[in-house]
Amino acid sequence: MALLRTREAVVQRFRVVLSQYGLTEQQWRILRALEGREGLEISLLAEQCQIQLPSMTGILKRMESRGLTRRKANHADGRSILIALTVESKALVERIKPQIVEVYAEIERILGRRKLEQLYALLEELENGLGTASEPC
Amino acid sequence: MALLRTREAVVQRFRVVLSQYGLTEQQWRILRALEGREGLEISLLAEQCQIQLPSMTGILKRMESRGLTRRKANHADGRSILIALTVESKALVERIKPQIVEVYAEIERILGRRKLEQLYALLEELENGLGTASEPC
DNA sequence: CCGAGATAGTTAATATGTTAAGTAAAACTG
DNA sequence: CAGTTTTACTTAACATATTAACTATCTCGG
Repeated sequence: MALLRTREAVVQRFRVVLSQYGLTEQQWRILRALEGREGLEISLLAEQCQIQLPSMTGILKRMESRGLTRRKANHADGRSILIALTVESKALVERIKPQIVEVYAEIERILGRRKLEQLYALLEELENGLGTASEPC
Repeated sequence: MALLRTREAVVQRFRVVLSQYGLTEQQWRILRALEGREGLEISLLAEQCQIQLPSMTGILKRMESRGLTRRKANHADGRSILIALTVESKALVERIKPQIVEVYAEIERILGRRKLEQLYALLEELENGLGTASEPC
């Protein structure tokens, strides 16, 4: 519950920025993950953005219809598809990024750098502990 | 993202238990919040469970149809409705609780009590900082 | 080269999340 | 006390999450 509440509070800050551009947090995560790359497979994109594959299908469909992403064939593997930014979405990312950076800065102001790093470390430790333990199947 | 990933890892542990009983995490949060009380208003329930009111409508509808919760009129205020457990759901909570307690114990084993308390403190500090700051409307 | 099994994505069905708008009962105000 | 505002919920519309099943490729051992 503590994780849930805190994450909600954090995400809310991002949402007030992103909703001005009609973007959801998930869509923003995808844009950021694609930034600076020429094309990323959907499964890798999903993994980096912590979005499940079935959700990706719908999200990408909406993003493509808005011209935020485009598909490129992956000649090396006919199963997978490469997703990339468009000219417009590259510009959009550049426009939004400063405001997002400001939100991160606000978070760092609230906790201070040391506590923030401490928090990251604790979260990672817990995640790793849960990820490995008691799944010996 | 760190918050998201860690929360996902934690929730996953609860889900493997709850799904055996056909419960979602949200439904479990509601059951726990109602435990030991004679009736709670939907808005208070929503607040305690970190679930928005529109979601509550649907969740409660499903839970009621399964006999997990029941509605009682609030004679003090005709607008609100009191939600309470049923005989069956009280028994269900008792049956599930031990397994959930075990998950919490696992989390504490992973981090240790001190780090866990540290984590709680950091999360709360961040949440409070975000909750108050820069909303001077 | 072939067929079993592994991969990458999509589809489907159900449950929530998120915002905005609508409804009915209270509380407030002039 | 009528009119306005607030409060507690519900409805509606759209976006995701979750799990399982399905399709098209790929990989590999034989």
